[in-house]
Amino acid sequence: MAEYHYQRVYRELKQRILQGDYEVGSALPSENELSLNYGLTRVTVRQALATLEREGYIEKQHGRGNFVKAPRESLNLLSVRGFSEVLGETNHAVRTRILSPPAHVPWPDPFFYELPAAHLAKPCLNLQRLRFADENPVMLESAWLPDTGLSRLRQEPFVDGSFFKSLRRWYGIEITGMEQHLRAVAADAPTAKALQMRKGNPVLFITRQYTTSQPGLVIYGTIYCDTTHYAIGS
Amino acid sequence: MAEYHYQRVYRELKQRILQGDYEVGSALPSENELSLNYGLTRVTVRQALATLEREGYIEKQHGRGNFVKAPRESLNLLSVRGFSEVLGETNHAVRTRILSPPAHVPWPDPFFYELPAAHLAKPCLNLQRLRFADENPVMLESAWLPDTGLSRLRQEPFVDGSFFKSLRRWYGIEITGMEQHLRAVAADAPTAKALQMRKGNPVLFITRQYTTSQPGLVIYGTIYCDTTHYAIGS
DNA sequence: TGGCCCAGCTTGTATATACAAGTTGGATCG
DNA sequence: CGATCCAACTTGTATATACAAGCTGGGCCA
Repeated sequence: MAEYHYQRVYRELKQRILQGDYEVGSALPSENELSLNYGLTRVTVRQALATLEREGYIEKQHGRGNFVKAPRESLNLLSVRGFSEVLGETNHAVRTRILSPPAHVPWPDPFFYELPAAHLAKPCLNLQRLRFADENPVMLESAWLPDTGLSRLRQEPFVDGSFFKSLRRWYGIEITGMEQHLRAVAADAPTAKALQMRKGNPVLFITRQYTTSQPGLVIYGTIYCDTTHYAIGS
Repeated sequence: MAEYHYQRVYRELKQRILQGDYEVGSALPSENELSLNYGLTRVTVRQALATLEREGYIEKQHGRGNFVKAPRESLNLLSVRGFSEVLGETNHAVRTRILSPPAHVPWPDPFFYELPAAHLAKPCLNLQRLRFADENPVMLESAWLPDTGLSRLRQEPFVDGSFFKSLRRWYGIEITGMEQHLRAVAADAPTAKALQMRKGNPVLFITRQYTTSQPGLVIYGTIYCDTTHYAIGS
């Protein structure tokens, strides 16, 4: 689990950007300077910078430099990263309430994705959580996954309160990919109640399918999102 | 405007994937084979593959290979790419109706983004289009931009019907970045009418801000999207 | 003054190479 | 037979280097 050079450069630059050591709009040290300072080649430094650009921390400008971008105000949850990771970098106070702790339930039928037969043969692990930003309920999140022997999920609280982090720490399972579909729908009664809104009000409905490093383990998720006060950015 | 090597590899691989020469789920030739075939180094080939991965055409698997992913069914419009580009790769029949051709209007007040004073000094160019998939209206798209001397936009039909392509062809203006915010809202009367739905029904509302290669030119856009029959993927 | 050009900076593309890390299937050994 | 190991493949990280392409500011010239 040793950190690669480019990951270290990425982490340190990102930290300094978030701390404000590099001001918004200003240029980072040039790639040549960075490679000299870190004792790495420019190619390696550029790998770190490419990641920072993908994640929206900097903007690369050919012939000019790499510039620090303004931080996002909205909740960026369209990336693969989880809820806690994303909001940890914003100024919003975050809280999670577990509505249904991980437990076995029958596989929902109909399901919003086509289920491989191999999944139906295993018990279905389900959980439901409500996410708050600044004490307002904003996201109602559910997950379903085939229980391939993940008993600790039902027995212990999550590592740092993070579902994905627990999977990684306890079972070495990494998220390798994600697909999602977005819809605007009218809130049904239970959703409206959880999000403290009126039934029928428009909510953003996201269905997701995560692929993992464990063959055969696919995680399905849905999110109902109240976008009245917090838009979703990307 | 010569094509770079990695762009050629990207274009050719993408074409063969879309044509079905490489089947879904199968592995591409290994990076070593590709570099031999193209007479390029592995580093260059990997640049093309990284782009294909970002755009969701392939999935890289360490130690195994690069695998063709299944094409998306939904409309993927969360990327920077324009409407026509995105839907051109799906199986949906696409049509565009221009509701308001490009013309000068007063800057809307209030505007959904904070407007720099420099923009208000220039006339505001506005256009509105309705997008159809399979003959169903699915997106109501508007754009606002400061007219920095872009008179051909008001005088000629777009190149290939594409707004962005016209900007590139006529003025050499490239899109360098995009930020967007998503909300679920209730359709107001004109929106509902255009999308042939009932007023108050939930629609996906996207606000966008494009940055361009021309300093001072920022393009603002909104999209109302009926997700009843076509989800938005990413 | 005003316009042009160019040196010197920046990032972008590309080569050639080496080794690390993950996967797989077959050979080997108990 | 079954488990283990390993060679040969895959992709990932990293070095060192070169030149192309884009940008900027200062100096030169008309």
